[in-house]
Amino acid sequence: MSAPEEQDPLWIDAETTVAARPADHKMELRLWLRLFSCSRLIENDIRRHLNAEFEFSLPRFDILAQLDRADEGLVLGEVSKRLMVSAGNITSLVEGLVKSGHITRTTSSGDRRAQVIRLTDKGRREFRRMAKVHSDWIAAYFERLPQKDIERLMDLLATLKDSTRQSIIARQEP
Amino acid sequence: MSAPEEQDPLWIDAETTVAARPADHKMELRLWLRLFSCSRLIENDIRRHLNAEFEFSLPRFDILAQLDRADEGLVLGEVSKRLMVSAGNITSLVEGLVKSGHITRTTSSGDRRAQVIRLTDKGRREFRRMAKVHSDWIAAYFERLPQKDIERLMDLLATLKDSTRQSIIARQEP
DNA sequence: GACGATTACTTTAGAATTAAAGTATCGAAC
DNA sequence: GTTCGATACTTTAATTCTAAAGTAATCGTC
Repeated sequence: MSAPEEQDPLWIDAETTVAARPADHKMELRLWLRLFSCSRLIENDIRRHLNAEFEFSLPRFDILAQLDRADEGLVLGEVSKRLMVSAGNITSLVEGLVKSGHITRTTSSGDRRAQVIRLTDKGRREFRRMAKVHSDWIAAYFERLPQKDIERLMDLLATLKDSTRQSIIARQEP
Repeated sequence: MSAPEEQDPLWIDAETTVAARPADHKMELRLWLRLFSCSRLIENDIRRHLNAEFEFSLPRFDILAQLDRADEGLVLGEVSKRLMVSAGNITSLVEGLVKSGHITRTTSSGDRRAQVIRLTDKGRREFRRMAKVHSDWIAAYFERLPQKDIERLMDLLATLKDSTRQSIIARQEP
């Protein structure tokens, strides 16, 4: 048995359907939808596997991942910025991770407003166990892209990120 | 007054911080995080503007966008697939859009399980009003990319999407 | 050292999201 | 035409997420 060939509009999604549309910034719109659908496709798959194989949620994993790279821990605001989610969201996720014993949380010595979080031994151990498999999943998504394309994508996305940021900043200033 | 230059780790985020990590599939991981952060950056900005300028939520806008391209309406399952969100989520969003008069919802004549949704006149009018500005925002994100880069990105992301789908399908089969 | 503005976080209320279980209909095989 | 599996959607429970308002600490300036 192989792929579901009988499934009628196989792999038709938001990105695909705009193709024939006669519009203004048609190309840019298509590019955005394609970018978004790639991202969503991968994100959903990671979420599914993380849940299925480790009973761990993606947002919780993401916080551990940030902390694994930060030896001195991170203040909540940093986590919020890096993951690009709202500050209020971080508060409750952190609460959960403290309760489950994956991280510790202490008030910063220099600034009593700031809360520093760090991985516990358990947190680091469990994160690394998950990260090992996680990184294999990721590699698989890109498996069929030649190394040259990967590098080219890296460059182009870096440029896009800069361009986007500039355009966001520019709009905020009159 | 210009951009916040004193802000210390300006534009440090999840994607940036993995750069120096000595790891397995380092390149692929970086690429995924870069892709994700581009997508997130744009998505968040669109959401912000849609809320601020039209008091309309992004998921609601996304459904209208699908319907604007589908003259005969769409069954809920199609919407769910195209937007890549769960079926249960669509149910309540559709409920809200019917209540606010943007769409209609009828049982499919051929299949009494299926629900077909369509734009109302009001829905189409309001969507198009928003879409006009929306498309300008999108164009601005890509403003600083040469046309050639845009085309290259389109190609590479198409390849990536295929590669990802194949890898997802492949894992589901023994 | 006392404002006032800013920053770091929390709280609140509500929307969006998912997974999983449930309901109804369809279609195909018998 | 009955039955059984698949399909289309809904419901439920829980998590994630946001915007906006609130609290407390810090910083700069006078």
